[in-house]
Amino acid sequence: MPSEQIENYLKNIYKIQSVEGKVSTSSLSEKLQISPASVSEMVKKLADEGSLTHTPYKGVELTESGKRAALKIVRKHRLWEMFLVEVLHFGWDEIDEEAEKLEHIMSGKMEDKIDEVLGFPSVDPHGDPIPTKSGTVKTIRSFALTDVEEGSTVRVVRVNDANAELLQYASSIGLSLNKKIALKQRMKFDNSLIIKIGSKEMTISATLAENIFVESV
Amino acid sequence: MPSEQIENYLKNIYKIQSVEGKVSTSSLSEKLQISPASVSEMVKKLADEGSLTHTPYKGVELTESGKRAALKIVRKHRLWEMFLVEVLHFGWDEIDEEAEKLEHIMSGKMEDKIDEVLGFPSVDPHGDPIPTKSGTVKTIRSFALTDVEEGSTVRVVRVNDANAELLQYASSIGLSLNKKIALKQRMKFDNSLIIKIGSKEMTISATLAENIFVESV
DNA sequence: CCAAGAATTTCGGTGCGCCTAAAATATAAA
DNA sequence: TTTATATTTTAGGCGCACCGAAATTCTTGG
Ligand SMILES: [Mn+2]
Ligand SMILES: [Mn+2]
Ligand SMILES: [Mn+2]
Ligand SMILES: [Mn+2]
Repeated sequence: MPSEQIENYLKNIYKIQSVEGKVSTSSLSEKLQISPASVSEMVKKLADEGSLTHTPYKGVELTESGKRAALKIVRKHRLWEMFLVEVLHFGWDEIDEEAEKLEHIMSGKMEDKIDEVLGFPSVDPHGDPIPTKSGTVKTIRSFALTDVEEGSTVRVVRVNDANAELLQYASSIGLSLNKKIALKQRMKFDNSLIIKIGSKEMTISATLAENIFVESV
Repeated sequence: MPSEQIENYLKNIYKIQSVEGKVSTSSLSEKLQISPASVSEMVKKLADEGSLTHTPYKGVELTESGKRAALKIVRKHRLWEMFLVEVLHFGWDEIDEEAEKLEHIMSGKMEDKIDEVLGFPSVDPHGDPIPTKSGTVKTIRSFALTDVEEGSTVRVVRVNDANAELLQYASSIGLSLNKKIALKQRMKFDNSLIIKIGSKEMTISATLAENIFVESV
């Protein structure tokens, strides 16, 4: 059984790998808030244990077994997030820190029970896919709200969960998962967007829109 | 914020104190499955930090602040146990290990949410009282099933949760919290009891009966 | 009362994961 | 191509909580 910290390393390597392709010591250090020196040490250890391959001074890549381990944690994290929202009625902006701890405490039995109580969900409260028990992840096809054409209507399928304040603000203006958004106008000078959710019209910044992912409808 | 291990020490000191009065290094060592040498070290540290008083070679006693900290963990443990049974449908014999981990991961907000979802329970699945947030514990008046008089009927209010196999067996014979038990006969030669639960009559050993606590009805 | 024997504490040492400072390597500007 | 700067690794060390072995202190039967 990997230690809590090793699980955090693997999960975050996986996440960086997914979005940036290459995983450097500094990017991991940044994400984990741990000094580059310590990360470098841990990376060597994980390479010895066979969870990843490390090309010194170059970067890191998960092995199959490392990836499996990472996906287990991602699954647990997202199941817990779902649980916190659905069963304990937390807001989607309040759950990350709690799930960050809980993900390391989940026996197989617990995982199954929670999965069942939730009705075997396929995405977490932010729209991120929950890997299956066997370790497959559905990729959700979507594009950023910034790329939507004027006049079209879309549905929110995912919101970047990296920033709690953003999430909090988004829900405060009625912007949540599965909501329909009509794009009225894009302002040329700052790329802000005038949108309509339900009957309410509002303006949102380009930065916010970059973090909202939608599908056509 | 005390470390996970410190929380375990404080909780177990509290529990030993409750049942045996005096808390020795060896009793703690036994309960925590940690060598006497290590326990002795930790005890010194806890004394320095003001959570307990330590008379070397004699024993240990929680200070007010230590007791408060201990009760917080007891509360969390029992709330989690309740939660595992009521919401996730675990059996009362499967929850201790999970709760042992979860008790250390519970923000104030989480504690409140769970308490609320459960309807502010006053006892855990084994009938042990859940300390209030302010740190008071209701003592439940009860006596062991071994002390019941022949012919009388009693209600189960608590079962010793120290042994999972006992709990598993108890529920397998229909013996659970709040069940009514009629004591038919006590066998002189081994103190075993012939009891009736609902319409089913059965014999239980004195050892089992010692772990079942009841009130008159 | 005293000497085993039992319980407890002290001592020296370990593994884990962290850190800062220094050394090594890579990269990019001149 | 060189050299300066940025990135990464190595070296040396720390705190926490653990251990076994040795030393200390308590207890108790003779
Ligand atoms: Mn985590
Ligand atoms: Mn999420
Ligand atoms: Mn615990
Ligand atoms: Mn219990």
